[in-house]
Amino acid sequence: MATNPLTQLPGYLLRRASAWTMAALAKRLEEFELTPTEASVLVVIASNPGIIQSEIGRMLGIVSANMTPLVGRLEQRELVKRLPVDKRSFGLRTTRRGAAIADRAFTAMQEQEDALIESVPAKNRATFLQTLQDITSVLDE
Amino acid sequence: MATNPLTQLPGYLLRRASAWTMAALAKRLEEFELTPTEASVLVVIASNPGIIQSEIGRMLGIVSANMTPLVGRLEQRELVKRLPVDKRSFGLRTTRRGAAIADRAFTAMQEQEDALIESVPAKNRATFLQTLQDITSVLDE
DNA sequence: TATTGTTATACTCTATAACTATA
DNA sequence: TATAGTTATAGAGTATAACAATA
Repeated sequence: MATNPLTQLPGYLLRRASAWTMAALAKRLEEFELTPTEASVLVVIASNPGIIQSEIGRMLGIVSANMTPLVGRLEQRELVKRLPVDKRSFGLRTTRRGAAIADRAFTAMQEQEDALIESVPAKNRATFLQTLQDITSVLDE
Repeated sequence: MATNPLTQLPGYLLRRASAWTMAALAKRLEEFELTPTEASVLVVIASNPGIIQSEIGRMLGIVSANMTPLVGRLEQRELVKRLPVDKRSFGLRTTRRGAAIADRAFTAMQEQEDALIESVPAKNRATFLQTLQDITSVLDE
């Protein structure tokens, strides 16, 4: 019987768990014609009206070169509008439609989280979330 | 101050933690000219001599269409050889060089794991690993 | 000088469809 | 019929380099 020596490595398990979650989330978001990355940007804009592109990038770990076309698509679909804050940057806000979709997308994300956490014993869930927060909070050093 | 509403979602945190780990691992593996995926396949072959391509794919969650060029590269670099087991499949084995590199790559992976787990309080580490195993073990239903 | 945003480009990983050949 | 492997192709995410304009 073949064995997988990688199943003892948390980094590998992280990758598999993440890949599965993202694939499942992508399916849930098809309804809104949003990829997981697009949805995350939209949700951040919705809860931070006036935020500029570069700050979203820092928050979500997206380099600025990739923010441009991403925000461009959201703007073109009239989910987001850009209001100049000075001569080199724009504050981003959701449109009415964008806000409604951000809300529904966030709900879809939460439902996906529930599906993920289902296989974790209830007593370990809080610790698991805390551990993930511990790990991710030191990533941008 | 801008806030990130996604930091309460384990799936999002999983994605960030995974992305960071994979980027760091990719850097560590540059020395061997292996991507994380290539390294994982090589390590699985090293510890399962004679395993066939489709079984590796099932084990690691790689569809067969992507296994072909991946194994092809390993074979071309003479890290792996293919021995026919019947007329439609090959058993894969590492060469002497492949085995040595698999060993060093696996060590690099373990070192990366140590770096990842460093920010997790010692008392939570075993539970974290167990939780990840709980999650990943039910993915292929 | 540092920051914001942009264009161009490339690589890795992943996925599906369509196919041949074999079990 | 199901399985093993292949080819072709596409999309999503990420990364770097080079640049213009502004703070």
